[in-house]
Formats: sequence, C-alpha cells, structure tokens
Amino acid sequence: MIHLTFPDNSVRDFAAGTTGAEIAAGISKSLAKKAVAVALDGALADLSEPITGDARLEIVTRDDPRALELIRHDAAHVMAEAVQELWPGTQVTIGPVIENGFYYDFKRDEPFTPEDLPVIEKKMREIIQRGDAFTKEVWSREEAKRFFLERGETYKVELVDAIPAGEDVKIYRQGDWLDLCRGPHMASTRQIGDSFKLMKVAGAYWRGDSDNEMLTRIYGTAWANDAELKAYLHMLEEAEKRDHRRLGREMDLFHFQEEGPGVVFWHAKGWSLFQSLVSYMRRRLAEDYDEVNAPQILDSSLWETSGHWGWYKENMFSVQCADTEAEDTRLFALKPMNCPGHVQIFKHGLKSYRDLPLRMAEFGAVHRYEPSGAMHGLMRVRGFTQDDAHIFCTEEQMAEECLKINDLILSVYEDFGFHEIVVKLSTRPEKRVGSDELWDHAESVMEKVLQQIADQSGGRIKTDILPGEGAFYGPKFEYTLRDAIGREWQCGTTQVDFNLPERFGAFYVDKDGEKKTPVMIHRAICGSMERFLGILIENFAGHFPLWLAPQQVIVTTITSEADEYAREVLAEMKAAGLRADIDLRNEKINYKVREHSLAKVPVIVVCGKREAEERTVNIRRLGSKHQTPMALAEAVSSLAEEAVAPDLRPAAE
RNA sequence: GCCGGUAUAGCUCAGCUGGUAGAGCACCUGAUUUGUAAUCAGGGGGUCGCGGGUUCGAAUCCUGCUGCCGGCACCA
Repeated sequence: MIHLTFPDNSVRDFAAGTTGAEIAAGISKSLAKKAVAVALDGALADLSEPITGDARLEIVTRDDPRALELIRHDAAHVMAEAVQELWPGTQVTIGPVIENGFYYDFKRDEPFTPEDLPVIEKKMREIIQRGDAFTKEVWSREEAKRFFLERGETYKVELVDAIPAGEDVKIYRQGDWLDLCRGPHMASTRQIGDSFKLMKVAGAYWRGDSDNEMLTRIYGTAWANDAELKAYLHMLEEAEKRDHRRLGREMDLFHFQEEGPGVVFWHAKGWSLFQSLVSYMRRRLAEDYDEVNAPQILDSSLWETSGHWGWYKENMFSVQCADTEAEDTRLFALKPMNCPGHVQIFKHGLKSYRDLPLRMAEFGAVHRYEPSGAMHGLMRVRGFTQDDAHIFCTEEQMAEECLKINDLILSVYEDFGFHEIVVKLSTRPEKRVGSDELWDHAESVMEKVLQQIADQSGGRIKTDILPGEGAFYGPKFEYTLRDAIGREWQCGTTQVDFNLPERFGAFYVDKDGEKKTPVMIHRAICGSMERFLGILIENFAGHFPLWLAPQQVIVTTITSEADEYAREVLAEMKAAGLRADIDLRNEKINYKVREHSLAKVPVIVVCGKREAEERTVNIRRLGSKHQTPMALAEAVSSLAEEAVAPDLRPAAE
C-alpha cells in the first residue's frame, strides 16, 4: 500500500504500482480524459508510470501551466517523426524544450528550407490526429546502441554513450516511431493540440561545439490554445516594431553602410541621444572618478605585454602607416580595451597608498574585430564606446569598492526605469592566468560581496553564479537588466584583475615604504554606449522620456496667421533649454500631427489663431489623442521641469 | 567564422518560365490657410550590391565576393 496526498490534503491509499491514469479514472471520467501527466511531490511524471511510494499527487491537466512544457516536448517528438516520415534517412539528434517553444536538430544532407515548414506542420497534424499513445520502455545500453546503429542513427548512439552509468536508457514510443528520451510525456500525441507553429530553420553545431559538424535546427512554438499562440505571435510582431535598427532608420538616429561593417554613422538625433547619455554618466562619475583619455593606437608590443595580443589577436585591428616607405614601420593596435592605457597613466609618476583607491574613468572608443556573423545593429558592433573605469586599490579596499560600484550601477539603471536586476558572479574559467590561491581568495571575497548585494537590496536584487564564465584574468560580476517587454540584457560588469598590474609592473608605495602591486577592478555600467542606446530605443520603443528625447518639442501652426506667435513660442521653449523646433509649413494640422507623431516627437505644441490671441498653447503628447490647452508660460515651465534629467531633479519629498 | 536566406528608387515592395524596370510613401513644383494621425494636381529620380560567366539578349540563369537577415559558435 502507498499513501498519496491529494491537493486538498486528503490522503488516500492505493496499491503500489497504481498509475496516475488509473487514479484519475477513479476520480472521474472527465478528469481521466483531461489528464496529461501527474506531478509527484511536484515532479512531473507519465500518467502511465506506476507509482511506487508515498507522495503528494496532483493530476496535471492540459490547461495546467506545467503542461506547456509537455506540449512542447511532445511537439518536438512529433516534429521529428514527421521529418523522418517525410525524408527517410534524416537523422534525429536532440530536441529540447526552450522558452516559448522547442527545437529539434537534424542531420540531413539536403538542408531544410522555409518552404518545408508548412509541409512538416501538415504531417505533424496528421500524426497528432492519429493520437498514438506515448509509451515508455527501458532498454539495455547494448540493445539501444545496436538498434540506433542499425538505423544509421550515429548521433543517437553517441547520446546513449553519454548517459551516465546507472541511469536507465529510456525509449519513448509513439505509434511506429520511437526516440531516446528521459521523458516525461503526455498520454497521447492528440494532447499536443493544434496551437503550434514551426518558426524557422537554422544551423546549429552538434553538441554546441564549433569544431563539430553543423546540423539543421528547426524551431517551433507551441501553446495550450490558439489564443495563447496568437498572443505570442502578436508579441513577436510588437517586438519587431521596436527593433532598434528599424527605429534607428525611421527616427533618423543612425545608419550603417557596406564600407564600414559594424561601425555606426550617428546622425544628429542619434548623436543627441548619445551625448545625453554620456553627459548623464559624466555627472554620475564627477564626484568619485577622474576622467582620462588614453591613446587610440599603441605599439603592438604594449599589447603583447598586456597579454591581449596573445589572447585576442584574432579580434584586434592593427594599423600602420599606409605608405610602405614610411620611416616608422612598427605595427600598432587600435585599442580593443582601455585598461592597458589606464595602467600607463597609473604608472606615470610614483603612486602612494594615499592615492588609493584611484578611480580612473574613460568614455573610450574601442575597436574589436567581431566575427562577421556576430554583428547585430548597435547591439554588437566593431567600434564602440565603453563607459569604462579602472579602480586601483589595495586588497583590503576591494570589497568596499565592489559595493560602491554596485550602488552606482543600480542607481543608474533605476534612473532609466530598469528595476529588475540580476547580479551574476562568474567564476574561474578553464583557460586562465594566476594561481589557484589567488582565484580562491578573489572568488571568496566576491561571493561575500554578492551576498551583501542581495542582503542590502532587501531581496529585490536577484543573484546567481555562472561557474567557469569568468574572464581569464579574474572573476567578475555581471549585471543583467530586464526591459519593458521582459527581455534580459547583460550590461554592467565588475571584474577583479590580478594579472594586468603585475604584467605592467604597476605598483604603489605602501605605508612601510615597500612597493606593492595594486588590485585593479575593471567596471562598466552601460557597457557599450552604442548597445545601451540600442536597448533604450527598444525598451522605450522610440518613445523616449523627455530628458532623453533628441527633439523634445515641435511647435506648429494651424494657419500662417499664427506664424509670428509660434516663433515667439519657439524662442521661449529654447530659452528654457528645451530642444524645440518649428513647423510652419502650409499643411493641414492633421498632416503635421501625423508626421510628428510618426517621428515620435514627445510634445506637439499647436498654435492657432485663437492661441495667438490668448497667448496660450495647445499641447498634444505623443501616444495621446487628447489635447491640453495651457498658458504659454505654464507650458514652458512644466515642460522644462519634466525635461530635467533624473539625477538633477530635486529629491522627492 | 559556420549553416541557411537575402540584396530592385531615400523607405516598403512588385517584376511569372530570360526580351534593355514599376507602385505606394518620401522628395521637388504649383494650387490650397487648413483646429489635432495622410488636401489636390504635376514632376524628377534606379549602370536592379559588386565582379566574372552562359546567351543574339540577364534584374531574372550559373559562379565568386561583399553587405544585410535568422540561428549556431564567439563576446577580453
């Protein structure tokens, strides 16, 4: 006998080996029909799985949020069956559930095309209609390997070999088709339903390793019902509308062109955004940091000393005089980072322990030769500007400096409206420099700091650990923010470095007169200004808060009789420091409103004959269909107040 | 870098199986003086990404390169 506890806390006894399906059937016919799985102590399991011990039991129906994972997983299996039915000889490899859907990686000599997707979908619907039951079998390793080998499924043989000793080799069967899988699955393919769609084909390396063969991946999305599917597809459309590359063009912010892959042409409005961001950051740094500027090109020998030439040569640009006859034939590197330059500044002149912590900031333009396939609008470019800083400090000051940086980063994000932040600690990677003792120490300090960050936020800031993701020279914190449509972006970083100061022989004179190597902390808040602006564009969908908007106000008229007054209004707006422009074109107000709305100008100030007589203005805000009449003076002062950057605003009462 | 797709006017796109380019918007000109998301009429604009090839003839077919797009890998 086993004791099963139901969601209502009632406990009932069953014979050991009873299945979830039997229990559901015992409760009601309709439940048996709706059930797709059971949860035993919260873990999903097959309905047909014999239950062997006491547990909390829930019958999971198709509308349970947990069923979604099963729907997607089952859909992946059905897709694999469909593909093998359509193109025999195609090998199946792995097919996991991912956020919003699933994929399956196939090995086929002929690649799939987008036109294949509807064909596969159709076949999937057939299989789903058949409604074959998913059944589990446990095979011996040898049996499984022999079976897949006979079928030419060599990838599956590798997967069987990868199953840890002592774990069962499980096979799930649906009709005539079967797959190696750890489960669980729903009762039948019919439970997948019809709310799925194949989205795209893409290449993917076998086991995620670029040294391996490339397979073809088919991505799909699947939902519990059509409404959810539709909502998801709609969300994708909305995300596309706020794509920064599209808005960059539509709002005339920047462009790229063929001669400069991965480098940005900032147009006036985009550059205004850029400058607003830099000015804001400068104000935030003014109190604690010294801003410097290190050279753009430096002899490659310096990069050899720093280690970059060895580690990242394939990602660096080199420069030389274009004239082969030039006297100086040395090879220079376009800086990919600011740190070596900052160490040179630190080294210039003797530093005392009294100078520490020394915080050196730079809005440094760096260039990195990114792989061609990696570039993506402003998000991944070859030339970008870092809001970089290096803090030279003592071992003892390290933890406090990390916390100070943390406060600054969180407060900056807050000012841009990002409230959901995750701080992740990345620990030692396989390829690294420095002794294990050094890493042990640095990681333990940072673990404590991470805990403190979590504690002092009162649980608001989430933390995480990314094993092996640290930089080669030290562990790091990565700051990830969540945007308006729920996407996560890693922006800020704090990295401890016990490599570079030593390599360059940087030191300070300590209290006892001895030379000591300082600890160096690299930190960035926005990371790349270009990328951060890309994130802001998408986050706000181009609808910037007033303090950031490149053009804050457009003054426009209804008839030319108001032109004179409109000029006066413009002058007052400008005098109040607003970025304002005027539109006196002989066009209908509808036309002008539409145009400026599409250009995403936050404030349209309309002046007609009436306003001119009354010395008022009519304000229409972007996104609103309403207008607010206001006295001119009042409009100017309220807009000017709204346009003050968050860091300059008087603290809230 | 790898796999696949793609490149036609400033933008969005059409151009079937090869017969020397077309629309809408934008732009320019004229008319219209207009009350909150497109006033009307006229006009100009493209060596069809770049280089080879096939062909009597290439935007269209083949091929190389480049950019871009979607993934994968990478991201100091």
